[in-house]
Amino acid sequence: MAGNKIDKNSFVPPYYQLARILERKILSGELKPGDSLPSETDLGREYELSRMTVRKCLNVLAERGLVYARQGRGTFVSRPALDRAVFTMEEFHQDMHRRGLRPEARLIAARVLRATREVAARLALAEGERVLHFCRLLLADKIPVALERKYMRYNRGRPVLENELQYRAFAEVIALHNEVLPVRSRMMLQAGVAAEEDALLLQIPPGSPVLCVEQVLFAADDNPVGYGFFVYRGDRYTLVSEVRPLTGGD
Amino acid sequence: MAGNKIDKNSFVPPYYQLARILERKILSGELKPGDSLPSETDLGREYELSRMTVRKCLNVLAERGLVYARQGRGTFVSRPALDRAVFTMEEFHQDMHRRGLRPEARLIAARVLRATREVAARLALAEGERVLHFCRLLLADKIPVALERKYMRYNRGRPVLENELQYRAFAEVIALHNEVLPVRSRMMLQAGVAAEEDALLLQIPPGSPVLCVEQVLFAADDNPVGYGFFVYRGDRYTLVSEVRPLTGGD
DNA sequence: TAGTGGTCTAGACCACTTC
DNA sequence: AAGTGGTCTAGACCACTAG
Repeated sequence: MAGNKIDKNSFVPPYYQLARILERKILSGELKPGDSLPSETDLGREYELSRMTVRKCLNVLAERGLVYARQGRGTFVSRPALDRAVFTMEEFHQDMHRRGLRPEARLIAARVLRATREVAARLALAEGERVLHFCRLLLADKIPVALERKYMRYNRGRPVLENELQYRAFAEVIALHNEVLPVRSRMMLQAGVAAEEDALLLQIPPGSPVLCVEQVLFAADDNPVGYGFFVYRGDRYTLVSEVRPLTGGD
Repeated sequence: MAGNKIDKNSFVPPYYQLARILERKILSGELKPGDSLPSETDLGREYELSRMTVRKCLNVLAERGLVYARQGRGTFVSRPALDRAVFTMEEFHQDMHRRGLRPEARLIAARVLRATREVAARLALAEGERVLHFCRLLLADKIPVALERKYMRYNRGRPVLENELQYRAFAEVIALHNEVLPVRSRMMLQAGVAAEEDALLLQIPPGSPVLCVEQVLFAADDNPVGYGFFVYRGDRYTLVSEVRPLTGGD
């Protein structure tokens, strides 16, 4: 009672054809949340595919959250988690490009200053130690969208070159200035309101809503080597989460 | 020059052991961004594994963004995308549980009203058509954290039962009331400030920062069947994105 | 004990890239 | 033409679950 067959002459690989067949059965309600799928062996028999091909197909569906597998028990249709969302925040330039806008960065400030308690805590330094700070304004089609403030250890042996700070990613700046390669990052997103100074740069009224993304970069030895945050204009920046069905015809 | 060997007697499967070996080489800088890895065949020879096992290992690394594969060319070490972040927003109850808080939901209102222009647009209805609306306050350890406002088509044939609205997920409510199973959702996150009414319920001053998450649910036929949003207190809700190295000893 | 998914092998052919 | 990753096969053994 397959109803659907695998076309081995199609350009769409069999594992993907089967994934679309099973996806359709799930989305149409023929297979309901909690139902078990036929075993991998049975699916292989039914669609005349090897077990490894069936597994590749089930992997695709599992990655998309449509099914889950339990060793020794079977593979089951997931309850659709529609109140779950995955928001991906890309690097600013790529992000704006994808949205069809022309990105731009302006260096607002770069200076050595003494670590406040907060900065010191994040960088595992003592309060008052010297840190290198820079601030960049990020624009899209000439309109300010976000502000970046970054802090890192200050390496006295190396001068601060403004044009190094202009366009490079924070991780690159750290690698250049402190000869430590950040390999891991931790980011925290929260809602905030624009401080007076930030509002001025972002050309919004003070108190306007902003998305605040804090960032800590770690080196391979797990020491924090960079701290900073992004402040995104609430009216110009939105994160979208969407799961689309498997694409592509044959 | 392997330096590391696969222990076939370990409980850690070979593909995972190899993934950790390669991850270490990447994080330590032995393999730098842009470098190509040995071919799958060569890795199989070097570590005495079949090609499929090597591929499974490379899949793990690729999923984590450490490497990427290009057909006909090879597999390469990624430039670490440290300004990229993935924020996962779970369903409220699970989320609070994971954070060690006791979640609770209170039904604030449930009524039939006429669709505003915005609601009508999102639900593909005409302005002024009847829609079913409900509002829930979400708490963690008795403290208000978020507010939920939802809108769906009004099915006259079916009464509105308050206890159906109390605890069920929005998708379930839609399935019950309109006999349509939502299968896909689109969510948008942005920063906002609390409106007066919302601020009162959330026990924060009007104008406080909030995270606003808009949600549209679609049925299998791609028609919108539910619209609504969450308003999260900015001081009580933070999203975290973190990539950790491969875990587990042998 | 039987059935399930998890892992692994040793081949094979294909599409794509590079020379 | 040679080398790469992408897919597929037909087996195998294991760990786990259930009756």
